[in-house]
Amino acid sequence: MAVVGRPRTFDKDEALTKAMYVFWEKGYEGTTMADLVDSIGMKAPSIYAAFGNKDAIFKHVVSHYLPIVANGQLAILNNTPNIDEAVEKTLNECVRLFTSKDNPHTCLIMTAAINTSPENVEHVEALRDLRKYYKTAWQTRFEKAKLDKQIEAATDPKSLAEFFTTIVQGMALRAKDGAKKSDLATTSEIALKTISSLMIKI
Amino acid sequence: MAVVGRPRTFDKDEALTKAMYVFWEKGYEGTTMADLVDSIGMKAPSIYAAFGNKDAIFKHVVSHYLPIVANGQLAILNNTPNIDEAVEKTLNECVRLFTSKDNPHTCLIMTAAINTSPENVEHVEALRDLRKYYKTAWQTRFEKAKLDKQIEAATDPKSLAEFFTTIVQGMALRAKDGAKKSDLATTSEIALKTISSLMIKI
DNA sequence: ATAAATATGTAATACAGGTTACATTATTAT
DNA sequence: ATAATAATGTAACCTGTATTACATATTTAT
Repeated sequence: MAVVGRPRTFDKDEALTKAMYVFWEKGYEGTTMADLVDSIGMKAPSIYAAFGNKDAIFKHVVSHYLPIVANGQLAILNNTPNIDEAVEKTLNECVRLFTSKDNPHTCLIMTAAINTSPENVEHVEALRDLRKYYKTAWQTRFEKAKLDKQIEAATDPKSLAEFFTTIVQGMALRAKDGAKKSDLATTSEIALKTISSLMIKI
Repeated sequence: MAVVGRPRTFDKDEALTKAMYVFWEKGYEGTTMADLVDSIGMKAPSIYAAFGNKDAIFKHVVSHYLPIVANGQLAILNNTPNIDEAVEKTLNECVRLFTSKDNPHTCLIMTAAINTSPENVEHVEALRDLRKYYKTAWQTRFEKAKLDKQIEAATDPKSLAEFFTTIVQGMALRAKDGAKKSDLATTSEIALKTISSLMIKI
């Protein structure tokens, strides 16, 4: 694109990935520019030139994180025909992600901006909106399952969505506390019994 | 106690309560000394003289918060004979606390120190220890229920404790996001079906 | 070859936030 | 009354952290 001027010596996408892991682990305010400089391996002015200030970097990082959820959990949730299997596999994917050796043990959306000073409330709100969107995705899936007559007519898709997002948010916190994969898996199994009891038996 | 010297013009316990509400709402790092000065109504040197630095104030605040959980949720959990009723009432108490007009809508232990800069990791760890203690309280209660033959012999108290603390942690986050009391109550009800299905029928 | 454009690193700047020094005030003990 | 003790408020200090100024380096266009 930029055909004139000194070329960038780092890959923007790789830099964003590195920044993402830092914010993922430490949260927005827990991450300092010095942390980002260390992880990316470029000095602050270069990072600023490429992405903007810390706020802007975080927004880029969030966009960079979204496909992990969209192509992981939500893809599984939406592409698995049977609702019980869909929920089971989605929760399994959560557990896998939250305990993978390849990334920090939590969910960026759930924990990267819980409390901030007033000037950074913007990010708290942005993540809250994403959590709302995430919940809506679950709700939509349960609405489909109801249309497909896979769950009882009396069940409320919104309530089920809220229940399972509560589980996911709780697991994100527990993973951050160092919970073992097997323990989170057990919690998922117990949560799953709930939906199983609401399933229409074939 | 101090019989000599100029007497304090504010009540330590009241000041701690005011500080508690600030930390409860904004978290450790989201709270500034200026916030505490505003809420307590005393200048920083007086607050320092009474409690120590910000770290020490927070520790006092956490101690001040503990009875809310111990005399609320845990008292209900331990003093209600039937396990299903105990769990139901304990979750109800969580929902009540997390949506009470008299306090911030979340749990201080769950959300006040999720991510911090390295120098404040101490508080993250302290709250993590309290969460562990909280989980153990649930586990102990389920062990008792098992001895009382109120839940099936095959059930694992530790797994049940982890499931319900996941629910509580998830609800603490949702409350902070502004969830309605009725919605949290519905989530509690769904979670409760799980334990009901493990109950020994009389 | 020279100019224009963009990236890079060093070093400075600006500011917010925790903490403390110091003078003053209010109390008790003698 | 005076000294001793402790609390208070003002104002400063200090440090960490985000941001930027500026000189230098590297590329393309003419």
